[in-house]
Amino acid sequence: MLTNRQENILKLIVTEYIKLAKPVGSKLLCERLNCSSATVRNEMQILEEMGLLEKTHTSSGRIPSEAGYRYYVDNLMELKELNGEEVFKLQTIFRNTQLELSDVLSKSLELISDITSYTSVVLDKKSHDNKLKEISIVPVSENLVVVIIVTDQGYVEHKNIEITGISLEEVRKTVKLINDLIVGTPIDEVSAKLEFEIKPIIGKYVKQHEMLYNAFYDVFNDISSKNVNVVGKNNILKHQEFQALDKVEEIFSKLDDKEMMQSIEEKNNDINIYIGHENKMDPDVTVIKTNYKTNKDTGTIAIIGPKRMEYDKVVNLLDYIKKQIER
Amino acid sequence: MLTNRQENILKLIVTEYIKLAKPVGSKLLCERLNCSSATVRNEMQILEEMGLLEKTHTSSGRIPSEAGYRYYVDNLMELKELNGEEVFKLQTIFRNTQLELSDVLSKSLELISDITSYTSVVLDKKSHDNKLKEISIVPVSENLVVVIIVTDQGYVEHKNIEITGISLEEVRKTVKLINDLIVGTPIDEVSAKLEFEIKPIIGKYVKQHEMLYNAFYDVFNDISSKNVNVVGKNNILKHQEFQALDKVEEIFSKLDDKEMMQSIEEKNNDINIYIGHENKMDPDVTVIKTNYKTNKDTGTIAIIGPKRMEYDKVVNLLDYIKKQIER
DNA sequence: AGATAGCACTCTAATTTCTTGATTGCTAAA
DNA sequence: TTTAGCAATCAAGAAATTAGAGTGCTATCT
Repeated sequence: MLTNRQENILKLIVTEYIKLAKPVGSKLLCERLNCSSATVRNEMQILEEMGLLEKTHTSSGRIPSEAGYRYYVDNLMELKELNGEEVFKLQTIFRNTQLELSDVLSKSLELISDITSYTSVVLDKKSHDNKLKEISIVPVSENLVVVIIVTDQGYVEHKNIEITGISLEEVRKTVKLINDLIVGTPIDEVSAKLEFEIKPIIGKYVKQHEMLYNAFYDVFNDISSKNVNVVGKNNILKHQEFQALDKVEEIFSKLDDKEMMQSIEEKNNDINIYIGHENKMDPDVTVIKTNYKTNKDTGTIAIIGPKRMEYDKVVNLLDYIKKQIER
Repeated sequence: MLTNRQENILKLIVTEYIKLAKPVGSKLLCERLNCSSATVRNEMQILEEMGLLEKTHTSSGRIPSEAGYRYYVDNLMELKELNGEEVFKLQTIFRNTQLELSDVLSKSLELISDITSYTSVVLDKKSHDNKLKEISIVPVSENLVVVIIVTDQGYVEHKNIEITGISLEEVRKTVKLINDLIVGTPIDEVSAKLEFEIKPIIGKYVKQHEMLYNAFYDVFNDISSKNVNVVGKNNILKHQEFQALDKVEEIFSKLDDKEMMQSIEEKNNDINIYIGHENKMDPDVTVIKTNYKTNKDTGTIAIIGPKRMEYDKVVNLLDYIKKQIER
């Protein structure tokens, strides 16, 4: 258990280090607290033994360890009010009824990336509550048709299929079959239905049914897949912890890795903070994320920055955005 | 006019510098040519006076100036055969008939970015020869309809429009009107037709016609706009000329700037090389680009790298890709 | 007249040394 | 329990040193 003074010291070290990016020494601290530098040093030593602080070298000031950040975030952090100008800018995005949800999300996260100089990620999975509304085809030439599917929430996906060896009539039949049998099915379940209900039937009367089946399978697959949008990637370059080019490259390639990014999906509805090794992405970053859920959509929004991150601000912003989009 | 020996020296300096990234001195050169280092030095001095070579400091070896690269590219460069493995990998992409052109392009440029460690860009403008094939709507809920347009080349664009204050019937009428009046029109000309032929008519019998008109205008605008795809951005980090983080940031932000990237569009059918200040993007890069034209599509593919670029290889690859996609 | 050898000169880059100042840990006194 | 004081540590920067690569110039050679 930490004494009051120890908590004050830890809190000051975390906030000062976040602000100035330099190890915090006893001199600075004893100005803020009413005690001598020696006292502070003794306390710091105790905090270091507890694993909450670290030194960069024997005679340096202290920086927070991951456990130190964790203690700060869990017990000491105060959430301040959002800055009025920032709220205003965000409001103008949310008030714009012209925009689709995905645009609102990417625009607001762009803004947040600008404000904070961190990187943000939106991960949305459209299938959630979507049901197949309609599937239609448009023949555009001799052997090319466009297949278009629309969900009951207004999402659209399309694919061009080449129909060499298949008559347009056969395609139409298949589309009619799908429309008759599986319209109304949740997108997540369409693949299964397609395989077990449609495939056997079209197999009977369409010669090259494999090709046709695959095309439909693909387009349904596309719409139910997760969509990743990474915003403000270049902000990585702004932080002194990422000055080494190979570190930058490592993080960039992770940010570009769709699989990796999809794995940040968050089920939990709170604002969740994963500091350093607590996240799977990179031990040198902190990921703050939350799940959102609207009537149309569900997904995850995340902010990625150095461990030396403005936790209070980011938590606030994320919370604000989450609440705004959930209505 | 350069003597034979001068040309040999220039060529060696360019190729060696491209290979080793270090200023080339007289010692190395006199091993390759049969003459003493003093002779080489005299020649280098002449080449420097002509503006083809530069020094990084008074007693350094020489590096090519922009004019030096230009002379090399115009007069000295030899195009070697493509590496068999590379051709093979490219062929597997081109042979895959399942892929759409845009996928073929992005996949092959991904491969090229991997091979060369440069950054590639595809800029395609779908409208080129596309004509409006069909416009359709799918009502998905009380006051939301999805508008879908398809071109005769199989491109699809869609938009959700909210129809508060407009009846579904009115929307249908408008769609029918468009289908009757402007199907078959080249996409580039649709906007004009929409404004001068459709707008006046719907203005008469649809109350909130502005909203409707804008929605259609947007979706046509989207499909006729240029599409930019930047591949292998992280490769920028691999070159020693881009070690300074602020330089990296500058280039990254240019690569992210859609306007900037759209401006690299190339009309010319040759392989065009823009070295340093010759391109508008950044004085420290070279852009090699060409226009491509298929029966469906037209666009530009470009490779961006440091001025110290493997010109011969890139020109070859680009030429190969251009020829492949043009059939 | 063009090519070459030789030499003094220049400059980078790497290594070393020195200095400064911030900060610590420890001890003894308050 | 707190504080004052002091020796020890270390980073970071400045200055000095060295080694090596390369140049320009000049006198000589073919």
